[in-house]
Amino acid sequence: MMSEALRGHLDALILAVLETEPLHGYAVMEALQVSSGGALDLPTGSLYPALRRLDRAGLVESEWSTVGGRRRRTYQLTAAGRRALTNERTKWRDFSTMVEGVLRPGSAPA
Amino acid sequence: MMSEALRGHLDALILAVLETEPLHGYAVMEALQVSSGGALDLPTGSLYPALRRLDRAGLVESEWSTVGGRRRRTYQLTAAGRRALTNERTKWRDFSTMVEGVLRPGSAPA
DNA sequence: TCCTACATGTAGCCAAGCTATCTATCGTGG
DNA sequence: CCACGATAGATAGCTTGGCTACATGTAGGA
Repeated sequence: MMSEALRGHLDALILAVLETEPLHGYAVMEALQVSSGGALDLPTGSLYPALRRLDRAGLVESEWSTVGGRRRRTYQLTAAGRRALTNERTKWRDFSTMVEGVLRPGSAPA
Repeated sequence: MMSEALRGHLDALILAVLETEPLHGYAVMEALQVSSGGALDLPTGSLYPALRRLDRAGLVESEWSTVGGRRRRTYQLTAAGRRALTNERTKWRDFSTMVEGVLRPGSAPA
């Protein structure tokens, strides 16, 4: 849907929903759906690789558990993850300001 | 710099600077630098392929000329290009609203 | 029994922005 | 005179990361 646009911003979104509490993958998916007002319907083929990427980068850490017979891998932010989130928020603000400025109509010449 | 973040948004930015007047490639580059407040320093390896893409998509059309011994290819928006720009603006607004909503801190639970 | 929701994961595709490189003109400074 | 920076255009090939499609398995309801 907004596939191409998401590039480079997904990590920030995932970190953001993990900020308030640890969540397992599927719950991250649902949290993103809710907090995006239904706009973000992330396929599992995007979500799970992204989580592993964040894991490898040391921004989240995971722990396995079994709830109701189903295996869950629960992720929580590391200290580095929280720092990264702060940084991502700043980068987003800069980026969106930049786009807004260019997209705004009427830098009209003579 | 903001390389990955730009993905999927560059076309909109280019269409935007072409809205007020036709420009040749190099001038598009400069216009983007100015209207982004210096934040966007697009390499030619990004710009020229993007312009050709927009051309193939029928969103701009080009015309060759020679000014001061230098060959210029000047691009201007087509009707479809203007429609696309309007559409891109809407899509950007939706996208940024979505990201803003997810990134905003404090969807805190109990 | 079958379908849906829950839950996790991978292989391989593809688009698009980037680096590096190339060509060529013009003006300026050493 | 020559080197260099700004102007002007272009392409080959790399890389990245989100997506499609697929695979696996449990639980619960129709």
